[in-house]
Amino acid sequence: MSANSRLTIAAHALAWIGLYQRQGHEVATSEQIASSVNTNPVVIRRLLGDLRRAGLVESRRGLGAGWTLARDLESMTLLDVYEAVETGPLFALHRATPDQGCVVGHGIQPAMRRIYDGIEETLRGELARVTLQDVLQDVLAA
Amino acid sequence: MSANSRLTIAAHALAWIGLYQRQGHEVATSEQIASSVNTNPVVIRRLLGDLRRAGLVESRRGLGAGWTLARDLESMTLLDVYEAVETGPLFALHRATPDQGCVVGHGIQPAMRRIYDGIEETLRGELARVTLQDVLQDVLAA
DNA sequence: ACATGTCGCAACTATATCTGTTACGACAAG
DNA sequence: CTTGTCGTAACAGATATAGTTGCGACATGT
Repeated sequence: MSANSRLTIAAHALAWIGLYQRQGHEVATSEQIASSVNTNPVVIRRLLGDLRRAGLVESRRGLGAGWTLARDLESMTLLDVYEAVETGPLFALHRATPDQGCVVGHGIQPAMRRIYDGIEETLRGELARVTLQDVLQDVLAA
Repeated sequence: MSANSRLTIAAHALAWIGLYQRQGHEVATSEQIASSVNTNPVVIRRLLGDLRRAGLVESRRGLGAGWTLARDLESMTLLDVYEAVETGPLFALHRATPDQGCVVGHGIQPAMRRIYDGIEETLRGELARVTLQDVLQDVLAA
């Protein structure tokens, strides 16, 4: 399938900031995080911008600027991150509207939507069970 | 996020063939299915080709050719269809390898892989609970 | 034999999304 | 006023999906 790495990168960035702050540093720069992720700082800034809008991180500007966590890693779940960085449903319906004159074409979209909604709810439950603190612990255990 | 409609279209096609056969017809053509889905017959043939490789449908060639179900709709689940038409994991890891010299960069991939594997297992369980017969019933109820 | 209708498949184009890159203004601290 | 970093726009590149055309393969019926 198609898979994007936004959730992965966001979790990486949050874990990195969290660890960096525990080591006594005040702010983390997108440059530093990008170096660990192995990508361009702008990619990180865009992603952290989504997380800021969701209230997970804060940013400072000016000299000595950078990023800080807005909450403890314990209080953030992968669901919070997922909702901040992912848009739209997991499974898409038809790109073009099916033939409404056909029984199947007419009923298939509401039927699949119902099924998908249920599945996504389960997915959310799973994501909500994992905190970013769990992620960091798992990272450090290796 | 990115979402593809392959699972939706495949379910649509299977439900259509199933209903058509219950109405006494022997084979369904990609042309007929494409008309209900509102797409090109080649798109349907490609998708049904995946389902054939998975043993869910059969195709006949020559005059009076077309598609038939290889099993009852009751015995097919969305998981069967999902595995037939989707490739790769739901969530991707980093596109470029993270900095292995960084503690987080080194440990993040196995950690996320473990988490994602667990979540995908749950997803599979959900998909396995829905049969194509359930889908068709839901379609006809509307 | 041959005409017919459909699949099988290759090749190409189109579209959408995500990722990477460059550039530059905004901003706050010193 | 110099400095370092964010904020954001604009564009290029990569990948996946979807749509289209064309044609050979194939089996059926005549």
